Amino acid sequence: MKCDGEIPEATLRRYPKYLAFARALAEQEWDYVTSADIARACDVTEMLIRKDMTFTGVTGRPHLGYPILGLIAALTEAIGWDRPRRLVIAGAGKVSETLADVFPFARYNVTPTLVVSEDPAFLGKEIHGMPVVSPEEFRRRQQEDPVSLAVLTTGGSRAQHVSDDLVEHGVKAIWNFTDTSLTVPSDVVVVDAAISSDLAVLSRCLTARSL
Amino acid sequence: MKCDGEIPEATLRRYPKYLAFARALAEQEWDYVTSADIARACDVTEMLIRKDMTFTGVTGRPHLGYPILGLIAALTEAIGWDRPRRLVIAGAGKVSETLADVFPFARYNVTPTLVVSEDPAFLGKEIHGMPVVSPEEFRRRQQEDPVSLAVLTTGGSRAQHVSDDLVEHGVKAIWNFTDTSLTVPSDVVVVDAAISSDLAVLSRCLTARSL
DNA sequence: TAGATTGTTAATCGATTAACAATC
DNA sequence: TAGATTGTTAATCGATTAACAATC
Repeated sequence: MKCDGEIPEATLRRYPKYLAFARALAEQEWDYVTSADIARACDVTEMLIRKDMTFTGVTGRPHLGYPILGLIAALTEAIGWDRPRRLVIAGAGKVSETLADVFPFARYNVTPTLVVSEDPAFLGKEIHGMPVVSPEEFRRRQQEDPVSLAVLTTGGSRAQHVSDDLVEHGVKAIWNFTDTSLTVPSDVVVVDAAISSDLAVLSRCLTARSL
Repeated sequence: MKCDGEIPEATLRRYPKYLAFARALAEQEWDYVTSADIARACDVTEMLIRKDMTFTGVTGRPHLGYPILGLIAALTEAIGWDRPRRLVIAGAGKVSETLADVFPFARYNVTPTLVVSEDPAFLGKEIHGMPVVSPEEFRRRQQEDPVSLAVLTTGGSRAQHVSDDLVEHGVKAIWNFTDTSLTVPSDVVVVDAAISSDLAVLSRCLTARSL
């Protein structure tokens, strides 16, 4: 799915950084922040900050900058983090556990509720307070009260199969931590964590500098 | 550092996907693959495949496509994964451990050799066969035989401090898994894992579709 | 040979930057 | 008021797509 919210994806991807900075300032009880300050903290140009802000509807004041609380509200809403969401974790391995343990889901209004696993060894156990359930149990719960967001953390070989299963049971957005490219219907979004791309950029830079 | 290897970053970030697909075909002992096939598997246009390939120097054959082994070699070299590299992990928490456990570093010719931690509770222990050492011990080792690539997995509050330390001891490329924007000298590259940007894209898409 | 497929050049599109007018 | 800062419009830049020539 090419997900045409009117905000460019490049812009959207920068919002979490702006938001984190604004939140840090709010904690220090600042009232306003200028585009120049945000730019410095987030390592982009100040023109880009102002351009990006136009999509949120927040309006700054000459001389003062952007009102921090207004900024936080506007960014949070633009991203869609104003409404609470539940999340299903598919796969009961280390990645699931670490994600549930260290990723600050609460900060983004996201609540992981369930781990789905095909491995009988995990069934009935808990991961960070979440029950680990079978695909059948997952189907049952989805019929009652569907969750639309899932993280996929299985091994690459089962990724497509598990993804099909999630989609069949009503999941509409998949965060893919596997190294497999998923094929999904056009009304489902997949975002790849793509961490090997990060490593590619680093390796290339080092190589370019003969390191 | 704006790292001007002559390959556009957007292109470079797609290479790992192409490479994974080519490796899968090589295992099935295929000899050639067309741009149309790669495009389908990696979910991009076939024109883009051919454009991207021009930067690797690999040359395809009309009627047949690209020779798979040549493609793998060319992509591997373009990314810089042909030369072996060592990696230091800064931070001894769950993220480090999971990364060391599940990320297929060997596939990219990268060997994690060491965990650096300021937490005395971890010193002298091992994580996945790697010794956990103090910053002082790290400094000593860097003087002898420097490693240029590091992963940063500490908590956000210590991130800048630990990053300064890495840079001071000769690290030239940092893969930043914290949610803090790092400030580094211009000869050091930082790549942010930026997983909250992924979540922003998913949240926005769901919101745009009222889910 | 004809046809499939690559590789290259030009056109389009989108995102960033620059210039400057508006505003408090 | 003057000056700092936003917001908007135009220019630039880079990446993707389209068109088509080259090749086996």
